[in-house]
Amino acid sequence: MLEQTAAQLRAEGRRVGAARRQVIEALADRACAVTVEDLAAGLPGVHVSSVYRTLAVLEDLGAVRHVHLGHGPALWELTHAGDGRHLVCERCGRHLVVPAELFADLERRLADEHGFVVDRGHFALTGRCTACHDEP
Amino acid sequence: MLEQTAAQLRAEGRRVGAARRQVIEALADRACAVTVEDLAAGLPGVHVSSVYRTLAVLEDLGAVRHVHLGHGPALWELTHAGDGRHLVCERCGRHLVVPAELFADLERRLADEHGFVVDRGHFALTGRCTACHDEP
DNA sequence: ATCAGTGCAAATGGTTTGCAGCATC
DNA sequence: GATGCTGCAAACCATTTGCACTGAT
Repeated sequence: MLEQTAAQLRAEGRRVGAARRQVIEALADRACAVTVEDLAAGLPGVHVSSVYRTLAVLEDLGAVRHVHLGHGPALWELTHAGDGRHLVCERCGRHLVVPAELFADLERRLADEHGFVVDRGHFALTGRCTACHDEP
Repeated sequence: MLEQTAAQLRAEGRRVGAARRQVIEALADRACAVTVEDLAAGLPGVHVSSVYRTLAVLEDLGAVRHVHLGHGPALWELTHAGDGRHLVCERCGRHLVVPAELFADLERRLADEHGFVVDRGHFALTGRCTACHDEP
């Protein structure tokens, strides 16, 4: 994963320094989507701004994508980490991922009837999870 | 609209000052969703922070809701302004509203299969509009 | 030896908050 | 006249940027 991504970067004339390498490795380790803060916290010596810059480059490459939750920081994940869509509980903050297949009909209709092509997964739905459903 | 909302506020023991009144009137005027900045710009003498505070109160009341676009400021609208869902073009920023009916199946399945109740309209889908579909 | 990548500090943009005075109830 | 609303300034959080320096190519 590191080598593959690093090769891709070099092929574009980019270089792979210490921070960049560590960010890529850390992302590959984490199974689920993470915030920049989480990522940086696990990488002492790597500055937050380097994390942001690395993620931007990787996103350009298509290796990574980010998801906006309603409030708070964005979540980042490897694109090949699956194609799930994100749900966030607005009460407890719990974050769950559901199969993209659920969205297929909607996306088809938006394209057919409104000419709008959804950017896959670049958003999260907010709402209430099972546990918080009846809470105030 | 003003009177009705003002009455609701007073019934809760709240008061209706100059800023609050103007924000309510301005919202009723604007047909579509607006940013706080837009709202405040149309109300000289009303401070942005008062706009935020008023919107928070009105949202509590259920009179108003806000939508997060991926990047940039949130959009605010009257809840009875319709029940459309928001789409934003990530290239040109165009903002369109489509019938909530399109989302009905998805929302039912999320509830049935995942116990997740979507907060109606509290998010926007990002993607490409017709005009920007083939642009870089 | 070049020039992209990095850390740091400072700027940014959207939103929130503490406080003192004003005005609604 | 009590207390909730308001304007202002300052704080805040996530993110971006300018710059000098370091290190990968």
